[in-house]
Amino acid sequence: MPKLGMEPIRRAALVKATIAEIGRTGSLEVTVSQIAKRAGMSSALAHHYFGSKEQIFLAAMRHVLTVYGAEVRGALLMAEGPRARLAAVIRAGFGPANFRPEVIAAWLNFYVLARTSADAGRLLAVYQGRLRSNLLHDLRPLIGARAPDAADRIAGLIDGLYLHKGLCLRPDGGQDATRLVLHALDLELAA
Amino acid sequence: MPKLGMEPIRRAALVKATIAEIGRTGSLEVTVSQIAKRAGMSSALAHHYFGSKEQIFLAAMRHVLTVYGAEVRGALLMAEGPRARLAAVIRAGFGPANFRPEVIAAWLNFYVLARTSADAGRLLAVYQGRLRSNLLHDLRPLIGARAPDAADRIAGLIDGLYLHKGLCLRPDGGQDATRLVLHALDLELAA
DNA sequence: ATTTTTATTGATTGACTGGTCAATAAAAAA
DNA sequence: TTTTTTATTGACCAGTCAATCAATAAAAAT
Repeated sequence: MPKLGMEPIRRAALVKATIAEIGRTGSLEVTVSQIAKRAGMSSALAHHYFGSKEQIFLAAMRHVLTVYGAEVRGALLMAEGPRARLAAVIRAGFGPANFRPEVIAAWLNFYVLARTSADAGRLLAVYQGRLRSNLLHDLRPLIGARAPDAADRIAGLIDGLYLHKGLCLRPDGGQDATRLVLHALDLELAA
Repeated sequence: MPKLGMEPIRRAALVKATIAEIGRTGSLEVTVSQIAKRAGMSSALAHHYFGSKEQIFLAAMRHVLTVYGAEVRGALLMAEGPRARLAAVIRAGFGPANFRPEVIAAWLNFYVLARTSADAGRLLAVYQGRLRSNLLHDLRPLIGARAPDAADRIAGLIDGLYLHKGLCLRPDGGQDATRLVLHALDLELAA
């Protein structure tokens, strides 16, 4: 019954299942069999398409980063002026797509994976660099030389609140975090 | 050659070895054998004293939290006035004891463990509650009703920068983070 | 019609791991 | 001196898991 052109479908299903399984267990202690089962195929097929478990994880991480990146770009398009752009970046970080429990779990575990796997580390560095660069770009016209430190603080606050809200799975989550960071931005700009 | 009274010595050695091994591998994927070997004993003895791998991890987590708590209390003793006490809490969080690479790795992985193990979750909640309570206590006399939000931000910033500095293992680490958070505190107080 | 390519899985393997246990030895208690 | 308690380990067990592979089947190419 082999239909042709299954590869992209299978890969997407595996990526989705990987994130779901990480969310379910809350850790990277997920077996390829569990992932494959949720994706509706045998573990052998998962290995056939991805080669190894680490490659499956990396593909899932890339997917999360891609979604996040697209969300930021989309939000930036509709923002005029540095201040609005900064708010857009902040809002995107805590947007509903990134704040689903399973995506939070994935992020948290990718942080850990980044310490082990060089590929994961590079991927995470891309995210961190892009976030900081986005913030810096729009902070500079507003506060000039104080921008670099402010960018570090805002970025750190985003990551820290994401971690915090992600751990004590409150339902409000993203909204409260967004409010707190936007206020922090006001403080930076008013100084 | 069994010398009596080995239990506390062995337990301490295992806790120390656990943190070291987590630091070495950068993850919780550490075998009891590896820990026991580093602590200079057989894995059977590690099981004899701790019963299970999870109990070993929890003991290590308790140790990290105890050291951190002692450091905060010590710093608070020498601080006069709310402002100085806040600075002391911030400095303690990024103190050299908490900023050794292996301790950072332990913290990061305990965050993950907290999502799986109820005991670990409780332990982490204790830390988070204590940090927030410390901040709140000394922020209130300075900024009154704005204190709760400010405490959330400072706490989030501490966690976020700890995460960030912990990942891109820069040597300066703690000092830069301390400076950034102290500046954030100034912004909160000046608002 | 035959060959090749793609899709798919059950069975298997080889390595690893947490945990148990019997056995050993020395100190302490009786 | 005998017994009990504490310390300690090598061997072992039962289970898990990533990865491989041979086998099967259908579509595509020849």
